[in-house]
Amino acid sequence: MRKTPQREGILRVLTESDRPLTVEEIWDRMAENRSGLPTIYRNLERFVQEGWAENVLGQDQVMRFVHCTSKHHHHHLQCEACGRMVEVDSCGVQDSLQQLEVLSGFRITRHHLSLFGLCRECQSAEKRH
Amino acid sequence: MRKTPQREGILRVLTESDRPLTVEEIWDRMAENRSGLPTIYRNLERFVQEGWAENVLGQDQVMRFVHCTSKHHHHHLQCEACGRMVEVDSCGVQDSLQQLEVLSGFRITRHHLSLFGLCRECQSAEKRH
DNA sequence: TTTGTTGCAAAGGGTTTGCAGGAGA
DNA sequence: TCTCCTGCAAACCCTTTGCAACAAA
Repeated sequence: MRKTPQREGILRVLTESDRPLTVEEIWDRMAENRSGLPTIYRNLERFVQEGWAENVLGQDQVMRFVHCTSKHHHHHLQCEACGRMVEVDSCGVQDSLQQLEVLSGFRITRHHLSLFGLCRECQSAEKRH
Repeated sequence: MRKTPQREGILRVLTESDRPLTVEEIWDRMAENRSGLPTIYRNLERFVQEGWAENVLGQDQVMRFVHCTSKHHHHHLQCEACGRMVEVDSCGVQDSLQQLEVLSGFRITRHHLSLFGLCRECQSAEKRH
């Protein structure tokens, strides 16, 4: 894949964000070197294919994109108060899936786990008031 | 919520299906008493709110809807060969989340697990050829 | 020079909305 | 009767596409 300023810009914006971004938010943050929306769509598609990013559909039914630090199997944990999202590289689900394989008769090959909660900071803020 | 033939039709189609359906597929299967697409959209939204159905975005980026047998916490397991989807009522994830809470500092309040694999029948079919 | 990439404008298409008529309760 | 619901058509808006110009290698 060729190195272009547009691609570098999109990846930079994703990397610098601590939360998933919509296409328009990405576009907004590419202050200099702002590219057209079609370019952002086209590249995000590539990035997802390559495992550099992931798309998540929020409860508001809006599609957002996150940069993936790890290309390997991982999950995302998002704070429901501040919106921050962190990557979880340890997957503790594997064991319980073996039981489920016996129970269901399926051979399980793949899974996605989406986690939501309150981050440390928002827990403290909650206690204070 | 009022009982209307349209609502009964949509719920019937969802209940009779062993896999998630697109809005158009639901519309197709409402042979008699076929309602307008806006009606289907409006009611699916209600059904999801009420916990009678769930929407899932496939890898093909198409939105589909599944009937939920259980209104309580559950997951879905789909066969990647035949497309059939079953509901999983036992959730073995809870334990491993406690470890993750310590690790991450988050208090985890909610999670979604999407499972994919091969059902018993498709495993057999795989072996035969 | 070759080939992949971008920008623009336009098309596409799934989803939503407004409003009048209809039907549950 | 009083709401809520449906149907229709049109509007919406996010996303994709076609094509010519451009730039990476």
